[in-house]
Amino acid sequence: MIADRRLEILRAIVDDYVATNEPVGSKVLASRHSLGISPATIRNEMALLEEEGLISQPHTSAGRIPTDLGYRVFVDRISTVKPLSAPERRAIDHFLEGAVDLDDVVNRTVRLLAQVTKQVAIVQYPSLSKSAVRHIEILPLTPMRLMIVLITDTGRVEQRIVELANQMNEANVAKLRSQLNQLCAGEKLNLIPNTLKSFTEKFEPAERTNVTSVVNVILEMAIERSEEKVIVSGTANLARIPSDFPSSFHPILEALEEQVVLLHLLGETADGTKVKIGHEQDNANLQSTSIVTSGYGPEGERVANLGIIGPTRMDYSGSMSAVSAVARYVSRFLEEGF
Amino acid sequence: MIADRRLEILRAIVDDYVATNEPVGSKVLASRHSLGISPATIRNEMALLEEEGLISQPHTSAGRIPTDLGYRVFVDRISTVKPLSAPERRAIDHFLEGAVDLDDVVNRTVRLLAQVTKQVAIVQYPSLSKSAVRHIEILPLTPMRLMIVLITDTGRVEQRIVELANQMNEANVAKLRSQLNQLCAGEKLNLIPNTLKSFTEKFEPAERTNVTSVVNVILEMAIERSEEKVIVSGTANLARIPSDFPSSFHPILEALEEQVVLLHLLGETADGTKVKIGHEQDNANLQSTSIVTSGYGPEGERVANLGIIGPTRMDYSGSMSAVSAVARYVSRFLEEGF
DNA sequence: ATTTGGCACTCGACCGAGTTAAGTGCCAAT
DNA sequence: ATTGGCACTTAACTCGGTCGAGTGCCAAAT
Repeated sequence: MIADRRLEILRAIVDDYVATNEPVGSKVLASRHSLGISPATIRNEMALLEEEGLISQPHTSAGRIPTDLGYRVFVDRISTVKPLSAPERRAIDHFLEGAVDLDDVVNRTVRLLAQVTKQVAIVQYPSLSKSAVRHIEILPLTPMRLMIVLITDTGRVEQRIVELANQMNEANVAKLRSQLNQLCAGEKLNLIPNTLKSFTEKFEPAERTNVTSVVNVILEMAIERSEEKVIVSGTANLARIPSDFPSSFHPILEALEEQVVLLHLLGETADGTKVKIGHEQDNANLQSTSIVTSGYGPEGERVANLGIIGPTRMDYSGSMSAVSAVARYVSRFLEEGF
Repeated sequence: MIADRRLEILRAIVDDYVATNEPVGSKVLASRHSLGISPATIRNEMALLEEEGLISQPHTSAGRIPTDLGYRVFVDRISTVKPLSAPERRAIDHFLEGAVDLDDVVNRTVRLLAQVTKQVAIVQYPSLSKSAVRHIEILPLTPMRLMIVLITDTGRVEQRIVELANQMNEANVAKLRSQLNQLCAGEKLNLIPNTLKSFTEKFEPAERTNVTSVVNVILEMAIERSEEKVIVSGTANLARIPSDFPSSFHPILEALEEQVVLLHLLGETADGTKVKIGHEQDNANLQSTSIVTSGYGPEGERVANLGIIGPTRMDYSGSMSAVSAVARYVSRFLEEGF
């Protein structure tokens, strides 16, 4: 079928361009890849591919490069899962051995991902709102000041300090702690507001002010801070090949420093590996980049995303394999608990 | 005195070069700064400055630029404390209002510093080893698994999970918790190993295995993890003026991703504001950069460092003022406790 | 004894013309 | 439908020449 041959040529163009970073012409295409076809024929097909908007010429006398749309077709219809190399696999299979806490897991993950893909890696902390309370701890620091620690079943720990209006003795603190834990333990974070709605009402007016302060802080931790946190590694990879981003990467670095942008970039949490190419993505600073993301987390409930960001001219097959392999591995690790 | 005039010329060269990023010649120097002196005289003086190694010419027919040594002399003998602009001052005076925890303080600080100086900012977390234990919390997660939380008086919280060899009931956990707190509360972290040296001996063999695991984890948190943590912001500023780093900043970005490098960069904690210029500093990747650092922390005991890193061609007066102002402000904030 | 104006000299930056090489599109032949 | 051939386009490279900023040095002026 003819369309097949055209796609085959597109694949060859993408492969070559990714490898060399130079517009690829009909001649070298015919010689490097052994499609049983002459340069002239390739030229005809290329004219058609260009009409379809899948490739373009930087200038008349140059070869062709894939457009964003071309990469899209490549990703959707052509690219195959590239098996990881042995050392990559080995690295992925061991990088979490001996991780001590959630921070450690996330940090190791982001570094591994950056190292394996040679791109900028982004990992979102397992979102608070989809996880459940494991324990609430209340520590009196001074008679007028408590520290509240919230521990979730994803291993995340948040602490906050609360100033009290009135003194509160050890016994009352202990009582409050056990009551709160009885109510909240095992509860999903996003249900906490509901759970605690009428909690303060049980207290005598004298105590109520303090209890209200404490409950408010807990609600704050459960809700407001559920805006998730993101960490980035491997920014140096952006500058590895300067020609990847001809027009300075100042804007890209800027975008990478904005939590909000990154969260938006990672997008909705979902199963499977997704790719956003160049202009498909609406942040103006990042239209020369592509993003490969994948959800991760315990089976069935993906609690967060991770991914990489690199030039549109990237090795999509390899990146996708790496991203999804890492996501799978981290998920398994989180499932087993640690 | 003649030396004075020569220094005045050096200052003019530095000022001009920092402002324009172009080698400065005798003519424009004479016209822009109104030193009552002719270009020819300036040329003579410049020849001497060059002999002393304070300035150099990129090529014969170009103007002069300061050498690292030139900047050093500028910083040590010429530069004056540049008062901060009104908006800068205002920003610094308010950026910590409403900070909720230590993470928040450090994050706000690093971002502010990057924004005010327009450089890459680096802030070290208040070092664990110089702070003291405020509370140790032990939470049973399952009968065979405990979570240990260490809270320090600098507001830092570390948690770790420990697997037990044998089951341990609530009562024993509570006993252990109170004993540990009695011993450790208020103790400096670096003294903890000493404090707990013979702690396990008091326990019967049956319990000792578990207690030993717990103590080991606490020691780990107190000692091994006292390698400090550092955060960075404003890397985008590196790429703001591409010509600042002609030979790609890949190596610089790489260096900035290494915790070890950053810690070494910040150097020994100490009072006062310090400057390291270009080659004065031994990391090969960073010899085109200068670093301005300052210690911070409660009065008398500086517990950590913060600073900025930028091209050797930077506004030293401004950067130094900003760094020390921020350090002062954070110190005051930490002193008051939160 | 400095300072200064003058002057010859150096050397990168810029400009324009010419050349090269890669690549294309089209057409006639297979 | 495919292919070889050919005329055409254009960025990249090379070159010689000019320009201008800047220098060093020297002799005159203060």
